[in-house]
Amino acid sequence: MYAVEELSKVLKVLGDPTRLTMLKQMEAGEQCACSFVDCFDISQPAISRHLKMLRQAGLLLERRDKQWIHYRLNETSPFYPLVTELLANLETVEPSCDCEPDCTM
Amino acid sequence: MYAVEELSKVLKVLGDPTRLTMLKQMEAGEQCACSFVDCFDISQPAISRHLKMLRQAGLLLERRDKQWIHYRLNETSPFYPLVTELLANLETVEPSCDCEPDCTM
DNA sequence: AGGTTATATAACGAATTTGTTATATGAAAG
DNA sequence: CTTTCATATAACAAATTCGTTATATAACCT
Repeated sequence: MYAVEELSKVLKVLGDPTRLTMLKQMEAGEQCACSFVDCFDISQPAISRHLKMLRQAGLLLERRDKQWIHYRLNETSPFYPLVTELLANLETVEPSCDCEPDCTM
Repeated sequence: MYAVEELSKVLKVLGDPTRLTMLKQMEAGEQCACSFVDCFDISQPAISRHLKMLRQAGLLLERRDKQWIHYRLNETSPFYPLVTELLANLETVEPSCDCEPDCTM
């Protein structure tokens, strides 16, 4: 059972098309931050802030590998079941620009 | 399957503690707008605007009975299954002020 | 008609969001 | 050690949100 304040905070974070698309891409597995920068038509700092919001909501975990940071869904979040169900009911997003499933570097 | 733009819009509307609490109260059945005014510590116009946002997102239906307007969850909304599941996982809110389950008038 | 009650809209301000550009940090590579 | 690449933070502007008070509308009651 979720408390109103907590659930509404998470839903607010989820209620943005960019962040929702990011999560959808992480549904398939880990994503390098740089791949998001390639995928979206917004600046790198904007991507960075979206990721920060998802992290602060406890929805993401990060793994540093050399200079790259890989993000993945936090399966231990109390909201993980909610997130996965939402993503399962979310259409796959067609990326407008060329973007790799993960940075190959 | 939901499209990203549509789902994110609905989640954004859901991502507010007042609106989430309103929906939770409507889980039990129809609610008169005036009962929300009694339940929350915000002004009547603020309540009215929250209801409008929920209505515009297609989540509510209204029924006019004399001077009162009763709101209920829109079971025909494509997002109804999502809403009901969220509400089922949402703790019942303890109303701070005296508020009836529905206006008895 | 005139008053009361329920709800909606308008106008406004403070706070938040979301983007931008510029700059900082951290690790890798020459 | 300087440059380069990946990411984060700071500072700022435009748009949106969410509250307020004042006013409008709609229905009901004498």
